[in-house]
Amino acid sequence: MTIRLPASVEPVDRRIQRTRVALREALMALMVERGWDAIDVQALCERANVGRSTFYLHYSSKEDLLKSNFAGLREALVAQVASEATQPGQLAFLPGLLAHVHEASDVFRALVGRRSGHYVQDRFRELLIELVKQGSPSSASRGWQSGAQAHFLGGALFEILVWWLGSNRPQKPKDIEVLFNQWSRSALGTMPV
Amino acid sequence: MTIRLPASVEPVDRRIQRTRVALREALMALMVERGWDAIDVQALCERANVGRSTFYLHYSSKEDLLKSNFAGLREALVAQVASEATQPGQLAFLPGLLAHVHEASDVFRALVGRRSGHYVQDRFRELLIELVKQGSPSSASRGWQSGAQAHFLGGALFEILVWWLGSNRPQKPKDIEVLFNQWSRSALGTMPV
DNA sequence: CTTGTGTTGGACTCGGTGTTCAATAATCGA
DNA sequence: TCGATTATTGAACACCGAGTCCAACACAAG
Repeated sequence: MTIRLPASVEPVDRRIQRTRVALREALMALMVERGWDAIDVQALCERANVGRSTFYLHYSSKEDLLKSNFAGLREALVAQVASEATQPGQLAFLPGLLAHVHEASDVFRALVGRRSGHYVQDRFRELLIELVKQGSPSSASRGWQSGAQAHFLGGALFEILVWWLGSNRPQKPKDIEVLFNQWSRSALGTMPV
Repeated sequence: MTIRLPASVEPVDRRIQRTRVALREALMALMVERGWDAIDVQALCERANVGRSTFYLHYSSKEDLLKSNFAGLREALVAQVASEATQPGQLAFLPGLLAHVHEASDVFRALVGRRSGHYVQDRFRELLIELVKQGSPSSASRGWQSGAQAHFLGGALFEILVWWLGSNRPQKPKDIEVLFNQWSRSALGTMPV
């Protein structure tokens, strides 16, 4: 269940490593500063101090760069979530997720914040919906309603997170958790069929 | 209840009118066919049979074209919503909104569907959150929680709508309405302070 | 050191943007 | 109907960023 890294064949040329790390860090920095949309390959390379042709030797686009660097994160989140003990009336992964987001709020603000691009946002929203779908207790039985339910809760959760990250008010993760659990009670509880 | 057009100062050159409707219709058609992102000014003009220089005489970008054409729609929706009688435990504008979306599902699919661009989606999501904020009965009193509440419900509603539009299953507006009202009960009801 | 491989910058094509302008065509008002 | 006004047009242009290519170079590893 450990994360699949590019297999054990790890001995990569140090220059490659340096280039990739530099590009990843440049990406993070620029996302925080400008937001996803305003980043172009030019700026990425300047910031990373890497030749533009070098960039294209490693990635085919900035989307590719992002995907490569966060493919692992997704699986890590899913795994962490799957390992949580499932509670009756609430989403089990919520505390872990909120803590994670809270710790790395800079990163998440850059990833899914208001100024971020739809590409990243969509992937994150899909992730949340997927998590809800497999984390929700009552999702197994009913038909199309379970899909709608996952979207309802996933959409609500996503929007709450974005709002939280965008708000400068210092709500604690626990505040958000309590609120979300309250509000999602009727969407999670046993439903009148 | 009629839509507010640019006031009584209407005497516009017919050529202008023809150009603008041609561009609007081209925009709609292309959004349905390709989705927002894949549209460029070139294609817009070809489809509308309008010179490219003419386009820039009217709009500064495709975003501008969209904004101009849907500024009215927004206000129409808000007005329609405001006029609805406010019910106790549910969002008053929901039936009207759902009916509207259902009728013009082609348009809405193009506007906010999965293949649409974040620019359009964001504006629509903002609109929903705004509607919830001013349509929610219990939003006046509490502090930051009312903001969070609007985002919770707006996000949920947006995601449900997108899911609905993307699903080929023929749920009736009433189905969605019932479901949403059920699920949003605990987020709308009087809250334990 | 020598060899292999990664990096570099510059030049290049391609495509889309937004502007300008003079010629042309349509509209409006009388 | 006719003349003045105003919109449209297409071509030409500069600009910018994407993505490719290549020969010179630099560095890592054995």
